[in-house]
Amino acid sequence: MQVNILIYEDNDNLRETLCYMLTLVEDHRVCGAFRNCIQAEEQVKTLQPDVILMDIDMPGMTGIEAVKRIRKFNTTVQVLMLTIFDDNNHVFDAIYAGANGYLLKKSVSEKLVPAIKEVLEGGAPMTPAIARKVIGIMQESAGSTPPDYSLTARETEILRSLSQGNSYKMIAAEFYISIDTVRTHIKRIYEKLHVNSQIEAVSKALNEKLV
Amino acid sequence: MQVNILIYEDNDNLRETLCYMLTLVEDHRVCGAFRNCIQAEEQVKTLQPDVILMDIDMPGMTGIEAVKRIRKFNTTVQVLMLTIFDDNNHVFDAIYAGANGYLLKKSVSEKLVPAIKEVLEGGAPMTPAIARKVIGIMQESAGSTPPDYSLTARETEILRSLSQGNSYKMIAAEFYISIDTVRTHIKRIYEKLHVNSQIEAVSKALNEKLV
DNA sequence: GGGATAGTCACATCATTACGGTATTGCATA
DNA sequence: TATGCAATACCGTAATGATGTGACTATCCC
Repeated sequence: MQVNILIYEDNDNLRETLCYMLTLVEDHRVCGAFRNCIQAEEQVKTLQPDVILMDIDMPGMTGIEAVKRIRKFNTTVQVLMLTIFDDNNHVFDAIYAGANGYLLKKSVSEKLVPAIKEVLEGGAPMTPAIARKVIGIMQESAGSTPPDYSLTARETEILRSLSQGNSYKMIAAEFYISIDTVRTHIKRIYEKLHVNSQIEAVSKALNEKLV
Repeated sequence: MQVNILIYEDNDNLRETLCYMLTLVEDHRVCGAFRNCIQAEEQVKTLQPDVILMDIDMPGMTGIEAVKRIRKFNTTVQVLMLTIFDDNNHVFDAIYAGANGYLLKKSVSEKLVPAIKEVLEGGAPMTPAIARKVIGIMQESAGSTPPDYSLTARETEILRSLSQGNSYKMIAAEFYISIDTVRTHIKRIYEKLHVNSQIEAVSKALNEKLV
């Protein structure tokens, strides 16, 4: 089984080195190598690669933008970002764009071939430092523990239903209780959350992950 | 430099195997090994480990709950989750709880010692499949480009203000327009978003990152 | 000039929500 | 057993929101 690899890298030396390295590997074939990704969409459609090596910083269009566009019509090709940057924003953006792995150029020589293997086997090759960043980003976005407003179980359920856009009437139907009971619960929720309208309660609930 | 390791694992065989494996490694020392994590908080404070190996599924308290509690007072100890589960929820919960790495029990024998090294060097050891899951979870939560409802600039401002919990009256005051104008804008927003209440509009706006 | 679009304001009506008070039931537990 | 709390339910009033209709102004572009 032949692995078709498509390369985007504006540095001529590095691009040729990558091509050369991959010709030495059995069952690997470079089906294209370009110095920018402006025509990436057509090229991917035509060349049908299994793996794309994508530099981030290229003239004309960044690799991240290219990945976004490719992902609109192809969700199966494996994309390995190849870059000198390892700051949070680049890692974050690349993953959100749809990359499957993230290699630093300085470790390309020893990591490239195993990374291609790993990404084809359903892994997500990253350097340890990047893996830690990814986890760090997730932990940040999780937000710490939500503040405790001492809502009861019932109140929490009702707040959740309210947050999903349900009216008092719909909530009453959902929980098989009277609309007056819904009123009472919501009154207490407002007291506990120190708000006095649905919107405030819902925006507080959504922002502080209470539901 | 000695590495102090604390182990939580309810399976007696595995726990003892882990201890034995680690005694064979130079500069590694098991400073404690317990069959549940009910007293984990005190034990961590007393034993001052550098690395914790934490099983997820234990009687009394799950490893995930234990990590949450430990993280409340110690953010520097490195926690490696050790589990037979690799479904999304467990991975997700463990990371959110504050774990630094995630190993499957079936690969413990060959991966444990390198993983301890990696986590101490600031990495985040994971099996390839778990790395891919982590990235998949992030990509899901990114939710690509927000859908285009063709809101005008003014409508977007007003939707944002609404999402922050402001009433019609407050919005009118904020933008120096009459309350009837606010009504008109909100009417149009509802039409464009295909909703018919504040809550639906706000929850749609927040969920789809329109504001 | 004419048309499209965005933004503004007004009036009317009905529905829904906010908030005050009051009360009953069941459960846990001190 | 007495107390407290959660959950349930009802009433009434005032405020706010939802929706339809109509209209005026400014700007941009053909």
